[in-house]
Amino acid sequence: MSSSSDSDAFEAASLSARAVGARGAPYLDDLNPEQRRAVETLDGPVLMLAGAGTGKTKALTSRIVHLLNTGRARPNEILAVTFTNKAAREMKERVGRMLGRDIEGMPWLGTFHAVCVKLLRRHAELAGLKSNFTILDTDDQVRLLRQLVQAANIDDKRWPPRVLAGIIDNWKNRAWTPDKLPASEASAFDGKGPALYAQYQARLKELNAVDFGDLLLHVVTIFQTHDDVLQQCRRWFRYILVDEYQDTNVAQYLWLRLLAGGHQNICCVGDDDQSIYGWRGAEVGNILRFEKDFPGAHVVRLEQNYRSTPHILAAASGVIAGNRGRLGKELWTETEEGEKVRLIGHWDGEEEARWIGEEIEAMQRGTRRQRPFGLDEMAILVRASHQMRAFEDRFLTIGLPYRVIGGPRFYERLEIRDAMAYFRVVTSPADDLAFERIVNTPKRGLGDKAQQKIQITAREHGVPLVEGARILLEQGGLGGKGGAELRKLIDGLARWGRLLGEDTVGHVELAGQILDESGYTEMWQNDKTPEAPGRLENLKELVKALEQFENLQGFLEHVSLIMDNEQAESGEKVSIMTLHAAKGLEFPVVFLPGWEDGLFPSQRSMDESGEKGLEEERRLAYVGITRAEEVCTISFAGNRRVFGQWQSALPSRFIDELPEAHVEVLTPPGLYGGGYGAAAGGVQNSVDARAARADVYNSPGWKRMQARAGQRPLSQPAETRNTVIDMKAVSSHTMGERVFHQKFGYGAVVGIEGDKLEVDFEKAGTKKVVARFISAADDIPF
DNA sequence: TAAAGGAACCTTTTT
DNA sequence: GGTTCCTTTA
Repeated sequence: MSSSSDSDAFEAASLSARAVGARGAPYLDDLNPEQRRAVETLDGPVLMLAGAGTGKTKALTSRIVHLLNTGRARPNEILAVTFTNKAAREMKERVGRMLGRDIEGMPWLGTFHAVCVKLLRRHAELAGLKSNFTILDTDDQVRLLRQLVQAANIDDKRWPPRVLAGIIDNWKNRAWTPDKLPASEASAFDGKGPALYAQYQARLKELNAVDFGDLLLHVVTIFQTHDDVLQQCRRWFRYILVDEYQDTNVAQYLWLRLLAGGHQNICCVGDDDQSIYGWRGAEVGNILRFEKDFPGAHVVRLEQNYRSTPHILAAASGVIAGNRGRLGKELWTETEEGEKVRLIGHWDGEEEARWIGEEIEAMQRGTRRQRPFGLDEMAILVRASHQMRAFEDRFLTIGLPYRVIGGPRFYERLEIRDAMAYFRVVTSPADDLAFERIVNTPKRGLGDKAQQKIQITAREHGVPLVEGARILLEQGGLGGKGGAELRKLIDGLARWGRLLGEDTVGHVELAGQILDESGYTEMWQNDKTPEAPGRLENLKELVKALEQFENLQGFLEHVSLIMDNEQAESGEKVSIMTLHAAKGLEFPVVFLPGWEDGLFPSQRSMDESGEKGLEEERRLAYVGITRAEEVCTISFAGNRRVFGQWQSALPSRFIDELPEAHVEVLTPPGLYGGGYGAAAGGVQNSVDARAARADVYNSPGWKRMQARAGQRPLSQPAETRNTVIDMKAVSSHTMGERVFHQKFGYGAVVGIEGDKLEVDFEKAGTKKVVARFISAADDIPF
């Protein structure tokens, strides 16, 4: 973009010029005809069906710029919602770049949740809240539910609060408030679900708190019950843009329909083939139904792919073609042919990691067929996060720099959550959940009994826990060391609260003070475990992060919404992430390991959602393949360690669905792994397995048929396989067998239930024990 | 009440 | 194999 046109755009937007039109708008010339249509169709509903890599973000941002440029809308009149903070940030940056300036003036560009928080703060009282409500994360949510479950005398072993949290989440995704729960849900959670849900909502109100689902649901309810608010919002948001529309759930869908109800200026972008969030309530139906929901909608299909080579595209299309009920798109590209998708099988997960490590190093140097690639041009995309460890282990040993994206998040770490709880109690003393978390951290000699006393006192007086604790101390109800420590804590909280109000101490300093004076910092300084130094580092980082905020409250809100790691880690590194996390990203080189039935497609997904689940898994495969620009390598392993146990698996059924013409089957170059575990058949295996690998592809479905016939799936030598299984096999015990247990000593097996044994011990009596902890009596060396 | 050890659970995917 | 929760023990 030339500098003169930049300033044109700037002028146009900032002076809110009436009709600059398309003149002097180079961003329009940059678009292909379909993209251009999507950008220029400003009135009425528009559905932009954008396949992978077709320039969807470009079209979306151009549309925003166009709205501003033509004077159709001012920055604050555009509502643009995304699902992730990353997407929102990227859009902001791109719009800013196109306009040639910051877009401070787009307050309504953000995630669904962030936008809803803003709206809800404004109208909190309509939802029975105060505008300074706190946002609970999953952890708080579960703890609160645990209290309710226990209070209702329900066995929280059989009915875990975590499960209830999931159920309630689901209800909220469907926009079911307690009074709108359909009868079909009455039996949920042992029939107590609906009642507990109502109690939970009531308790949240008492705590002046909301959970994630509430953010949307409260706003939807307000819209439905207060027409004036709805009308006002419709006037505010003259144009609505929605990213990743295929991922919207019912609540979000209602929210959008309500807002677009007047002017119908809504533009939804999405790709039904990339709908991968069904498990958290996304409804592909929303996008499939768009034309019915918004009559007269313009539908634009973006089908020219600018990302991947034809082979990669064809492979992806081949897989996704197995799904039914698609809107249907035909992706095409003008890029040069490139390499076929590469397929390779391995003996086990470790060998797979080893091979990929070596392959990455080779590609870094460059090969006969390919240019050299930088490490940050390469990514490994896995189905489930536990697969990452094999790669981390391997890369650490060979010293290959990597970065895990979407791993354990900064704000979810123990020490960070503790520190945050301190801040929360100081800023809102009614936050009982936060108080419970810190009352005995560090150890203050306030165990269960002392905490119960506080609870009882608080309940008697109908006050929050902090206040209850204060009263308890006044009454002299808690003496000794615990009492003194509690006094110190309560006094401290009062003091910090005053400092917060007085504004004499900066909030950054205050935060440091809270952590030091409460003894929290000291606790970690005295901790001898290896993690302690890291945790102290994190605390420092946390306090530093505060500098970017006006005050503690602002910071707390930021954290509750931005749960992702934003560290812009620099340096050349290979990326490792889940397929879900990879959506929206692209890499020249992509590795897709772990394509085995049960792992991918995930068994659980298929068990729980059947054909629907399988289709979502297939879309996940499609997302994975289409992340690759130049080289895409799919791999599977015949054996994998799961929970420390070896398990063998069959190659994924998706491998059979790859169109043969676009796939090249690799054979590993000779003998790695030889010399390693040769006794377990290392060498022989790799020879044998190699033959099979080629075979795998020659006759799709072969392995599964073999397997169904009860034969070995992957051409491992039968003996080897049996050895592996036998060695690791657990429950090979027989009734009456004499066995030994580390703790209970000798006994006889009197019952067998799966992997659990009932053993009559000579000294300890009859007990049920997991077979893993049992060995045959004569195995014990003396 | 806190520390230590054992048993059971676990692995989808996340705003 | 790793984590968390629960029991036992000091």
